Amino acid sequence: MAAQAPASGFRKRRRRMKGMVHMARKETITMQMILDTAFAMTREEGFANVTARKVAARAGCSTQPIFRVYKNMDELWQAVYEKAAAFFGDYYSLYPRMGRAPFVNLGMAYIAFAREEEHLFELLFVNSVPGKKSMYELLNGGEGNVVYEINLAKAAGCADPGDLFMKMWLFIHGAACMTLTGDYDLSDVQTLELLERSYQAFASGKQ
Amino acid sequence: MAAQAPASGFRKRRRRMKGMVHMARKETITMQMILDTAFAMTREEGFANVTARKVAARAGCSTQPIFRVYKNMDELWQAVYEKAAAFFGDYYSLYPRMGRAPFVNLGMAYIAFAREEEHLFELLFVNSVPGKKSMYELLNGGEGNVVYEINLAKAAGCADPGDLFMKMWLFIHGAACMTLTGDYDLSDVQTLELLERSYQAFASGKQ
DNA sequence: TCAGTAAAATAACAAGTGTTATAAACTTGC
DNA sequence: GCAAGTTTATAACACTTGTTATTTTACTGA
Repeated sequence: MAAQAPASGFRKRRRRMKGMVHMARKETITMQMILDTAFAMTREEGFANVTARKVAARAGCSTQPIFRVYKNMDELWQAVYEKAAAFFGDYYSLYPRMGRAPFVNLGMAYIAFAREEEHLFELLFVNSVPGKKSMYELLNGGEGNVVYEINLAKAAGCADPGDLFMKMWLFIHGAACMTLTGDYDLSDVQTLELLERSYQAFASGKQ
Repeated sequence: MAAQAPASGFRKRRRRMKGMVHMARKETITMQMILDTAFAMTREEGFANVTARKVAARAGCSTQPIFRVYKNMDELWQAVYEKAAAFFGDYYSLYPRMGRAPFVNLGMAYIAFAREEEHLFELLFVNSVPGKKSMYELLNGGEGNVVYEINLAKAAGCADPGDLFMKMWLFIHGAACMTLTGDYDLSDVQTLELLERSYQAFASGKQ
């Protein structure tokens, strides 16, 4: 029978092979389900609440399936972080473009993200988790968002677009962080005007 | 003898009174020692590491003295928070005045505090602890620091000093927060120049 | 039907948390 | 020295954490 050990002896012990006598039982709780659950919990309750038992309870299973698909919780947390980073990328690419000045659209999306997804924002841009990506890397998001905006500023005649980006971003990041602590609470319209005017102020100043 | 129960019966049971027969044993671990230890740990390792057993270990005692002088850990944490707020007030009042434009001195001290006392900054200005003071309250520090700076701007001919303060502070808070995540790393001299120029940009723009 | 296997549930372990009961050690006034 | 009271240390309780050993359940191919 096919289940017998083959004549050649290269097979490691218990190696799974095609055509074995008995096939695996269908998995009911997939890696995707675990990750989605943990990510949803991060969004709603924050990263610190993503514990093995709480994820299991919300997924409607025991903790065992988690450790079947992830080696340990660190691996799951890392996966949640990656998913959050990708989520921000999607959020930005879908955010309506309201501003005309460089960095303003990116900034509007960033501040709105902080308001609407405070726990994800905290995870990505405030806390210091191991394996953290830099802010620049997260903003660029594989599509060169920052590079695009900097080129926009260059095309608009800005002599030092990198310096301008830094100034704009200090401003924008400050607003986003204050949103979390309740110290900033302007509407999108007010924020848009603020950013546009700040750009003008920074761009027209001496370099 | 004075230890006898007084004729009047208002005394609650076990009420401590002056002139009792036996006086208390001298306390060896004081509330001040516990608080100082917990505060030092917050500075060095962060608020999350202030646990009963760790404080006790560092103070060289068991956990019992902590719960003699504080009802529970929440009370100690609250006291640490208050001490941190006072510490920032002292830090600001002792910080050398480098800038001339309004809000610049306050901002320089704020950014330096974020760099030098990252865990205290996190506790005071980033995290959302229960009983948190507002940023404005912390900055004012009982001495009207913000009010003073706003008057400075008003005296300098600024039409809307409140708006100017908001803009400057978004900028400053952004720099301080990015310091924690490693996304901002300019020297004091560079920061001073940045703040002075930003003030000029904001102040000369249209209101 | 029935092995055989994989997946899941249960239960446990070892650490760590706040908190408290108990007992020992210490100070103090007589 | 002694009795009384305070302070401290020890140990324990109840809970939560990550992780793993063990048992049970469910599926699959023959």
